[in-house]
Amino acid sequence: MSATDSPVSSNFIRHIIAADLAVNKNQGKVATRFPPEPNGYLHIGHAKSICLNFTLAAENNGTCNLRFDDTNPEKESIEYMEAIERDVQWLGFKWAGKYHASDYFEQLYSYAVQLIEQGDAYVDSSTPEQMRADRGSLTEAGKESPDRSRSIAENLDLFTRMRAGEFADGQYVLRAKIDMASPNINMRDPTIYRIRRVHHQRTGDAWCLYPMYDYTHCISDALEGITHSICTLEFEDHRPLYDWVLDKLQTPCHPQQIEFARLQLEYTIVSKRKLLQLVTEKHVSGWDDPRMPTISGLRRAGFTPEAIRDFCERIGVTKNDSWIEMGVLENCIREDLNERAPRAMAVLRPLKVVISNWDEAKTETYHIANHPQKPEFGSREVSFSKTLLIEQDDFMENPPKDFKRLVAGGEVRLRGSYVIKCDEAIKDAAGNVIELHCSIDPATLGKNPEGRKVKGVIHWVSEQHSVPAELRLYDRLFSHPNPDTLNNFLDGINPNSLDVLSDCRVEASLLNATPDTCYQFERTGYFCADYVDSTPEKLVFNRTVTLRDSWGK
RNA sequence: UGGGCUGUCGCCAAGCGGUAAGGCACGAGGUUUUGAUCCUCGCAUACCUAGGUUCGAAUCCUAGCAGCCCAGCCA
Repeated sequence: MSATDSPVSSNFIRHIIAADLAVNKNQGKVATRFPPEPNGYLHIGHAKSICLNFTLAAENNGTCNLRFDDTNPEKESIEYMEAIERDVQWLGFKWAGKYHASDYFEQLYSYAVQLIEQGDAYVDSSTPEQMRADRGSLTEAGKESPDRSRSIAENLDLFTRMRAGEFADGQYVLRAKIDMASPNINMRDPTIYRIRRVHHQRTGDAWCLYPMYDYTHCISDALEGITHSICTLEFEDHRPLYDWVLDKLQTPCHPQQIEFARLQLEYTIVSKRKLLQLVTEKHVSGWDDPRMPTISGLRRAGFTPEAIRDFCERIGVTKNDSWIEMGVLENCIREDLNERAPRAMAVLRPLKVVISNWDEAKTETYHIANHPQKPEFGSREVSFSKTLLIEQDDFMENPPKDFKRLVAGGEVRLRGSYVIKCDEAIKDAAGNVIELHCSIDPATLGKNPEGRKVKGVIHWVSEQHSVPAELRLYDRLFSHPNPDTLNNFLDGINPNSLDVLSDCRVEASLLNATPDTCYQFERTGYFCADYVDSTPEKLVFNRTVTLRDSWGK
């Protein structure tokens, strides 16, 4: 709904594709790919890329592949691959084909041999330190390695033996022979193969030689017939290398690399290294902690795929270095959930209310609408009895002037029920209000009282008809708008990012709540049953987002 | 200070030589048995700056200024 209904505005990539289609470039085909490295969980920044690639393809009757960029087995794992597939599917996308860079290892190797034969690559024995020194600086040209002039025959022999495992890790690398004086450092004879005896999650121990990203990515794109290879801005400087490799080789096609600005969201981080650190150091409960900006964290918090897709469409696609306010994401989920979430009543911090003019044994049951604007949502039964529970915050002894809830001697509407009047506040020895004695106006069920106006409406549950629940109130993980700018990003962590309320009472209809359904607990926020911890015996709800509150207390 | 890229409302963002879309935020009203939702209205004589070309410039030219990215055998 929200994802497909939101106005689609143009962006520079849509323009490029439209222009290409207009001149029948690539035979009018559009083929994209989403190329994650399986070294962590997908986050909201990936969602932007996923939505971009998949929708661009879909809009143009094209295809979008899922391709794992698994060229660095040291950091990658099957667990991450499975999580990535799950998250992409959950977001609502279907890939045309699922591939791995490792599927192309053999072809990549042949192409490398070809480069050597053409005199476009050489085996270098420089140490990493030496290579760094020889690379020059931003303002000075680099120095050529002595090995740069090695004969083709010798390069071929050495490269064959590198693959055969005759050398130690790091002893040799294969380098593209380009230009050590290039103003673009990526063109100063970049390494394209390194020796690394690491077990690969898919190819096992078949290889001790692994290709580098720059060399692998462009060829993988070409082999898959990708037309538009969309990536983030930091790869802009790599485009000449992308094109150089494909120009040197006879690949099936030469995709066009297009770069866009990665998502930057206030009060969060999306560095995989830092997200991993949050997990391993237990600052959060896991990759799917509801405070994590990961797709799985957002899902567990109660976000919907539609809201995330809507968000990705709203923030746009440009090359600008921009920061998105959290409010934009929050607005997307509120807007979606306002439409689809059934309403219910939950009391977070209960305060006992005894109705003095109500019989102990009497119970009344009402049908309350599940959605105020959508009758098709139906209704559920809510019981009323002598002892009720309301929110502690909804009663004040010394209220500010504009307080429109319950006060001593005042009246308030119980949502879906009677208007009650507070006759007396009972306190404990310390002076805390522990119970209220109230009386109902029997003439106010389903109609307004005569001769006076009752402004306030509060939520409530019947003590004996409600059930206990734990509510986890999540807030943003960081209190600093840009934790990355801190010396230690952990210093930006919000110490109050989680408030666990274990003595909440919710209406009995919530007993069969499942994580698939997000509820609006009226006047408090949107909540979703926790898929890990919630059971009928012990209900646990996660707060997705609060309701907008213009009272600003 | 080499190379690449970017500068339109508080935050995003359309615009592509014909006289500043839209969203979020914010402000003012209205409806409401959620201080929610919904509705109405308001919100850039102005497009980083300075010159220039033009009948006409955010859009073209020139010169500045500011910010981001790059020196992994990471992606």
